[in-house]
Amino acid sequence: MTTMLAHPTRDEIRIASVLHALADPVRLEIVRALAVHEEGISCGLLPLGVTASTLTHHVRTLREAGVVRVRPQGTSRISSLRRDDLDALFPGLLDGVLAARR
Amino acid sequence: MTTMLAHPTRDEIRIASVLHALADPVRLEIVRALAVHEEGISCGLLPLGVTASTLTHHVRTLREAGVVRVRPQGTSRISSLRRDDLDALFPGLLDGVLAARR
DNA sequence: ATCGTACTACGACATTCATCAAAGTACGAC
DNA sequence: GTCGTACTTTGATGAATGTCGTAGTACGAT
Repeated sequence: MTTMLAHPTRDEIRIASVLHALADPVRLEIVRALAVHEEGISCGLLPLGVTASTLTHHVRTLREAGVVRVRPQGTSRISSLRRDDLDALFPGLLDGVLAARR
Repeated sequence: MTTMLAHPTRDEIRIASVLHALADPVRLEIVRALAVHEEGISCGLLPLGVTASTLTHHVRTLREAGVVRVRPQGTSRISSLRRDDLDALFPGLLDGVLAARR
């Protein structure tokens, strides 16, 4: 757990990376959950049906793309949506994705 | 060239498929070009730097995801953005993607 | 210090996928 | 019909990726 937790700055976020990060069912589910919990949550609590190591991979993908921000808290990692950055860069994108009924 | 050119109906379009279709640099470029040409264009004319068979693959991916509509015209295929359907299903998504500066 | 919990790192594996080349099909022009 | 153009199909290939298990690290509680 020694890792740095690097996050891209706002101007480093690329639309292609964001779209790729969102284009996975598990990650989409994570994003949907984070959209409901503004304050952020530990993704390990979500009923996603994948192992812990797979979840780590997905959260890292979202973090490195600039979709979520992750902060350590005790033995947990609290993830939250970078809504402000995403809305500023790609206005409407996140709302459009979240509006999807399926 | 006997192919059916099947398109998903609006209610068959899935957000995961759309995001996957958009999450490729070449396909993003196609979508950007189509956004400028409301009437539709032959994608073969775009300077995309890929072979014809690769282009066929990308246009099919976009078509099957419901992002573009393709109609035969002579020996060409005219592609156009399904903006109405996408805006209805995922309001803001397309505009957000197109607003991206990089 | 020991234990349990939460997460990460490293491999391994199977699948998906972007890409191309070669051969084939459809259409228009001549 | 013949030719050329535009696109598709098939097969191959290498890279990326989602998944897991195992082992390891960090932190809190006892």
